[in-house]
Amino acid sequence: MPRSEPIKAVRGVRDILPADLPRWRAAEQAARDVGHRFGYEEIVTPVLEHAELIERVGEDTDAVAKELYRFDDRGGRNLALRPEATAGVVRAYFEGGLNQGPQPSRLYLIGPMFRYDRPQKGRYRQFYQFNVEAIGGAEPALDSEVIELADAWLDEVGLGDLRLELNSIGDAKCRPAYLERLKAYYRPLKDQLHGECQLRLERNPLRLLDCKVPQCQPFKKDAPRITDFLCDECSAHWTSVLRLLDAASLEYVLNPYLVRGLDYYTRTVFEFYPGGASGQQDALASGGRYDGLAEAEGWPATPGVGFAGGVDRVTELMPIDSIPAKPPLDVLVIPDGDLAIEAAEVARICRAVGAVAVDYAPKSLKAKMRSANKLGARWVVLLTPDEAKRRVAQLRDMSSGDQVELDWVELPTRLA
RNA sequence: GUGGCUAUAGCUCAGCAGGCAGAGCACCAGAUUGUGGAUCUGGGUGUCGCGGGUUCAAAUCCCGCUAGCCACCCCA
Repeated sequence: MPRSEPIKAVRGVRDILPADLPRWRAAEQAARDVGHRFGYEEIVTPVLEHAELIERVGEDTDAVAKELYRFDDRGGRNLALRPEATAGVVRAYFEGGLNQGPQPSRLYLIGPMFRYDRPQKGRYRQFYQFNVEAIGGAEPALDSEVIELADAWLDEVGLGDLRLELNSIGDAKCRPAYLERLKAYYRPLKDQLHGECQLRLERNPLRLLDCKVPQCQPFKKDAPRITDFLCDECSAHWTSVLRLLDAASLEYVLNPYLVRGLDYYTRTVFEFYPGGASGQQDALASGGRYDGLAEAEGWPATPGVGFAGGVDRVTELMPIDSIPAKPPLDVLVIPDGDLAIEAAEVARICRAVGAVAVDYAPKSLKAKMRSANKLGARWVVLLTPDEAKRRVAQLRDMSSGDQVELDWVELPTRLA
C-alpha cells in the first residue's frame, strides 16, 4: 500500500513526445537537406569527451567555467558531457584523418549538448544543436558560406524573418594592441562599472563590450571599435566577407559589441535572431571563425569556421504549416474475445501492406471502436471467435462505415 | 549563481478570514439484447510536491527542501 514518489525526469531535461516529433524531425531533415546541398557530410561524435579537451578550449566561458557536466568515470578518467560540438568535431577531424583528405573538410553534426544552467524557456540542460564546421580553410568565402548555410536552414524551416548580426574580432596579430586600447579607455571608468565588468577589464576586456548591465551601457558608445584597428590581413578578410554576403543578398547589421570571449576565436563572429524579437537571449544560431582552436587542443594549427544552431529554439518558433502531418495508423485489428493469437496473425498478414496495430485490451467492442477512431485508423479489422475459426474477418472502412466479410488472405489486396 | 510566481484526481484547474477534498476534460460502463464520431446517464481513496512548525483542528498560516514556469546572468 505505501507508495513511493514517482521518479521524474532529471531537472532541465525533457522528453520529445510523439506529438512533438514531426516538427522535430522536420527541423532535422531541413538541416540534413541544407547541409547536403552545400556539400557538407554528416559526422557523429561522442557526447562524452575528456574534460580537459573542453576545459582547455573554454576556460573563461560560462559554459565551461560554471555549467560543465563533469565527473570521474569508474576508471578514474575525468570526463565531461559536451557543452558544444566544435571542440569534439575538431578533435575527430584530426583523429579520423580528415585533415589528410581534401580541404576544407565540410562537416555537420546534429546531437545533444549539455549545460548545467538554470532551465528556462528555450534553454535546457540537455539541448540539441545543428552544428556546421568547415575545417582546414581560411578563405573568407567559407565564412560567408556557413552564414549562408545557417540562413538557408532557418529559411527552410519557415523562419525567413531574421536578423543577422556581424562583427570581426581580429586575430592574434592585431587584437592584443586593440585590447590595450580598450583597457586604456575603460581604466578611468573602472569604478563606474559593475562588479563583474571590473574583473573583466583586465582578464577578458572584450567581454566588456557585450555586457548588458544598465550601469555599464553609457561607456560603450565611445569605446574604440575593433573593426577600426584590424591588421591588414584581418581587414582584407573582413571586407571580403562583407562583399560576399552582399553578393549573396544576405542582409546583416554590423554589431561592434558582438564578441567571443575566447582567444582562439578569430575574425568573423555572427549571430542569428528571430526578426520580430528585441530580446538578447533568443539567439537561434551563432558562430564564427576559430583559427586558433586546433592549436589550443594540441593539434597542428588549422583554420576553421562554423556555427551552432539551436534545434529546440527553432522547433518552438516553426510555423505550423512547415510541419508535416503525422502518419496515420492504417489498420487497427479488433479481436472480440480471447483471440490474441488469431488477431496477431491477422495483423501479421496485414503488415505486408501497411501500419497495423492490435487492440488486445479486455474492454467492450464499443470502446475499441472509439480507440480506432481516435487513432485515426483508416480501416478496422473485426474478429469474432466464430470468424476466427473460419479464418475470415470483417473489414470496415472507417470513413464510409462500409463493412465486408473477407478471408484473411484477401486482406492485403483489399487494403493496398 | 540571483530573483518572482507556482505545486490539489491521469490532464487543466477551483477550493485558502484554518472546520468532512471539488469541477471540467480524459478514461471505463450503460442507454443501443457485442460496431467509432453526436447526445444523455452512471462511475472519484487523491500521501492536497516532500519534511518540519503553529493550532483543539492545516490543502489553507509559518520555515526549510525539491520540482516547474518566467526573468536576470549567459548562451543554442
